[in-house]
Amino acid sequence: MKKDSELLNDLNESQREAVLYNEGPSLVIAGAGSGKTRVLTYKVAWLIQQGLPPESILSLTFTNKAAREMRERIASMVGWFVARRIFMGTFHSVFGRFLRTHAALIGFTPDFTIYDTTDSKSLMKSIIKDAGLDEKQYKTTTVLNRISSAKNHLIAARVYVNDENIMRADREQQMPMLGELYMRYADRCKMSNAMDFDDMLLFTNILFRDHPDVLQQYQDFFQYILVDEYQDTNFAQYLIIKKLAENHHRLCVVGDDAQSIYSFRGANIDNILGFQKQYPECRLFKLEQNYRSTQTIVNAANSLIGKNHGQIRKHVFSENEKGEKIEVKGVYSDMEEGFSVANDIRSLHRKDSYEDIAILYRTNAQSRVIEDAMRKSAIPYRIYGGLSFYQRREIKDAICYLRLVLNTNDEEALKRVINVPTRGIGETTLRKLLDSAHLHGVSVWEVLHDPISFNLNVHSGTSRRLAEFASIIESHRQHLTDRDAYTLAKEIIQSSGLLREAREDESAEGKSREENLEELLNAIHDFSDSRYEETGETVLLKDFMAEVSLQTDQDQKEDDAQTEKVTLMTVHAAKGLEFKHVFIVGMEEELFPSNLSRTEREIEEERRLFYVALTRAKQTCHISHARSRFRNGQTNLCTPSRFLSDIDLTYLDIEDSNLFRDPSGGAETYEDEWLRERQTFGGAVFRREHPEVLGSHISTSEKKDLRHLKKIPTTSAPERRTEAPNGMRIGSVVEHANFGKGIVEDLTTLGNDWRATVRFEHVGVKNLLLKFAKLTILKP
DNA sequence: TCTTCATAGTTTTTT
DNA sequence: ACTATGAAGA
Repeated sequence: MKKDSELLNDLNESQREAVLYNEGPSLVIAGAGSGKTRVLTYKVAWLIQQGLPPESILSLTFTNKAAREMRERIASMVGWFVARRIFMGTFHSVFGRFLRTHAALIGFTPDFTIYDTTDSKSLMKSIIKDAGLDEKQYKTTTVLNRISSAKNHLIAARVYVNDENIMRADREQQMPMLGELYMRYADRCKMSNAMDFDDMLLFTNILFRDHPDVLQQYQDFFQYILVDEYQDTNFAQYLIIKKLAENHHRLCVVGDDAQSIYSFRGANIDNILGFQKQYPECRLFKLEQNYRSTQTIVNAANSLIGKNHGQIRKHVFSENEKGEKIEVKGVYSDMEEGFSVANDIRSLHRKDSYEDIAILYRTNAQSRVIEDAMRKSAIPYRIYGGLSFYQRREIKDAICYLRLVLNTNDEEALKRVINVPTRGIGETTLRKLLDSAHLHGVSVWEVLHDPISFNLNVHSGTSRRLAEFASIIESHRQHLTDRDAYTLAKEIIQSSGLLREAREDESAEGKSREENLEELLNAIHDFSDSRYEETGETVLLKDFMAEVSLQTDQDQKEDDAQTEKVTLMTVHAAKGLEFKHVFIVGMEEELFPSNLSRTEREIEEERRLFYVALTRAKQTCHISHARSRFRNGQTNLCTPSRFLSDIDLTYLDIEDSNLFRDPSGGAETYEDEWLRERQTFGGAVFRREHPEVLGSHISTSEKKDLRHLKKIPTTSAPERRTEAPNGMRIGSVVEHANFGKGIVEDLTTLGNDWRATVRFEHVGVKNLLLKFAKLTILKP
């Protein structure tokens, strides 16, 4: 264990002050890259050194990953044995544990299911249908968002329908039935012994409100509370913290109002802005020195965020080297953007590892083009977000089997797997089951389990199949406590027929499904192993299931770490991370800021999001925007993002679009890419309809050099030639640095550019632009 | 009554 | 590209 003095020597003045003040509430405003995690970890280590028992420290983070990393860092200071005891995790994982402990007090059993967004959607959809409402008028996502927002404000269903103002507002929104839907949703969740993410926070509050003894138990237990990313907390979370810290006020919240990017999820920036009012005796610490990025990046980010209003005043600065300007590049299309990034990554890779590089985008949908370019350029990458492992169909199916065995009332799980793999229980039968259950006010399982009592009207064959299904599930239930998680899960998945079905499917897809199922079992095995080491007790299925629903893609274990990879993720997912080199792609209006963000408040949040993106970069930052982008099934014209003009021009290096640059020194299908772009973008029909495509309306903007894009070159057909200016002819033998030797099969010109088609000995035919490809003529 | 095949409509960000 | 519905076959 480090000595006190050593511990403090690693900190700068303001960091040290923040670490040392623990007598009352404190607010630490931590600019990007200012060593926020350092303060948090040192503070915890310090508290422990001062004699506070580790388990009396509650440390709340935003992601599981953040919690894990923090625990590791603390462990390196105070040792694993001690670090393990700290209460550290996300709101959902920590309070999920409490909720299971006290489940009976709030009308659940300890094995309640956590519904993910897919489950919630599916449930709400069926509720809307059952209610006979128009699905156009009541869109599931809209309804769920509204309910989510209510829950975040601790408005339970019964309160909701009794609130005159809310009901009037709903009527004005043409959705008078919202309250009714909320009621039904809550009832169905309860009947299923299930909660969604928002419920977990809501019920924690209900638990604390209705059971002061329980609250007091935790108030006494936790002597110090730390909250990371405080700017992203919502009202429900705010209140939980407030209650827990009520008696002693030993509370430290850390955050950066400039990085508040989750208001769509109910995060309320006022929590952090109002903290000082809430605790007048609070001490404020500002961490303003950025240790992460170059001066250029910090200053550029400052100039950007300065365009927002209502922030806590602070001056983030860097004493690192000045660094390179931020490169802003306009490219022709989303595809070219991918190749342009790939190209730049190649040159960075001469010096730096792929691990030092990240590509950030606003929406997950943008990843595909980028992935494409990476694959074609043979750049290894790792992608976060999008479909996570646990969202894949076969995995979700398998998990639902496990869920059902653990909690037979789980209606969504039952609906999902009752006919997967197909066992002759179709829609009609399911309909009858559901109707009967809802009519009698019982769970679907009860009807399924005892169809005769509920007069379920099905054929004898169907009846037999239902009984068969029920008995499969039932047979595993007796082993919930006497088999370990892995063994039981394996048995369940085997008996489900999912594995058999995947094996019988000879296609590549079937193969991968089989592998994924194996992978799931491996994950359960790994989990059991490490959990067993910690506790020394048999790890049960419920232990695994309690964690798995709170696992997100961010938390996935590092894959084969031996190959270095470029990281691809959304800006949201990148929060808290840093990379030597950052590429921000798709910096266009309608995309970043999103077309869905219209109000000033929303735009400011998008601006903060861009701020987060910029400040991920340690050394260099590369921004690109495309002229045309394929989105929602069509090609759109795009203009550069307004945020680009928010950055002080002195920090930017604006490059013109460099069309038709050979993207990778000869990517395999460059010709195809090129041709496709011609068709969708440069085609005559398109140009006739949109003469302004050539850029006239764009160049009128104030920042000409920023907004101006190179004219789209003429689309004259390639002309065939026999000899290039450098002496290359058809039939010449050439050599390429990457592809080796080859024979020139064709030579063409395109405007001023020369292009050669070369058949290489080993890698086949490539189309190369002579301007860029490094070809040596071996034999003319 | 169930399954399979074809066609149409979709996409912000996430614990 | 990916799901969600609908129609026809079994």
